[in-house]
Amino acid sequence: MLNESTPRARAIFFGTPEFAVPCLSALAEIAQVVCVVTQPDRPSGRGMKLAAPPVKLRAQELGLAVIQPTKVRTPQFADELRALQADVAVVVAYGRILPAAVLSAPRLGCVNVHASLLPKLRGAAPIQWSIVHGESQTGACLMQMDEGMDTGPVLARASLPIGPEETSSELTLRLSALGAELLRRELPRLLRGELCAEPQDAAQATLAPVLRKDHGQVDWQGTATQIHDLVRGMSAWPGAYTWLDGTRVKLHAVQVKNATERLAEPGFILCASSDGIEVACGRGSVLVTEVQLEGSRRMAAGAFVAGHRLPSHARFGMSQPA
RNA sequence: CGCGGGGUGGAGCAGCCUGGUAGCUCGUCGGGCUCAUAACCCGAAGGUCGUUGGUUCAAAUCCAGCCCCCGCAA
Repeated sequence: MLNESTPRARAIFFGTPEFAVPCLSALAEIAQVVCVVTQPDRPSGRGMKLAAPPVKLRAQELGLAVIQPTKVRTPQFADELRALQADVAVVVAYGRILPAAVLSAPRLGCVNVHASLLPKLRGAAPIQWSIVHGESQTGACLMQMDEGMDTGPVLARASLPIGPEETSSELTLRLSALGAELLRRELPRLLRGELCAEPQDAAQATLAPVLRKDHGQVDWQGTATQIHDLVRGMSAWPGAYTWLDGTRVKLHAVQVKNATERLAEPGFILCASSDGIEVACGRGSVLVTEVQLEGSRRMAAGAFVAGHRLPSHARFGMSQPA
């Protein structure tokens, strides 16, 4: 498997979440990973216990050196990376913008695996936004990094259809695998100098900004399809939510029930049965099939209906009551 | 010690504050109805009230510990 005629390339890996783990595994097969850079352990979860990033755990399994700098814009950090005499660095969902001094530290610079078909959906959350925007296709790119946010020239790409009912959680898994596959196939070619970088057409660029909690709030004025896309796209974090009688309700799964007709004031509950809760949208209606109340576990909407009698005037709210 | 909610027939909930007969909706099973379709009516089966201990004549209910689930926050 190893090519004896060429020594193994020396590589640095930057990455943090679960999404990046398959790429780390792939890189470890291709090259000698001389250092893994990941975000510091942070308090997280209930109880605020310190948790290690998934990439760190995988790196430790592989017996790789791990560093977790708190700042990447320091001369010391760039010096440290240069001292590693790496051929290339692979960056996958690291979570920080890297300065020029870091990008130029490896001989061939830094390459990034990005989960969109660039120049579309530059930014931190391309997978989620691809679904929220109702796209039917997405993919992964291997890109030569520059100082901009996902603006570097593209070295290789692979595409993937998005299923009509697919959620971000599901698509993330598939793109994570696709990205690793792309890296495994194309990085050796890059190291041999066989890839040429194709500049992005900036005029075609769109943005996929980092998600905030309130991106998950359902706007019932939207069409049934838009709401369905939002619920799929915001899964599993931050989750789509709405308000009912002063409490927050997460919507884990909805179906488009009616795509076109204006049935009632947006947010009104048209029908609540063991099948779920049908809600009027700006255009059409959705059938909510899985919900979760504050402090409660997620449950089928039919179960929710059995235990919470909804008054006939019940409606989902557009915003938190005062 | 970040803040908070919860564990009650198969599912979802009420009851707990103010201790004393196990309640509601759904489901299941049997029967009726076909007028009301987010259909309806009658009947039945099914519960060590998470767990251990304490208080009490009496604990789902009050007190303490433990286990488990979840929301917020990050």
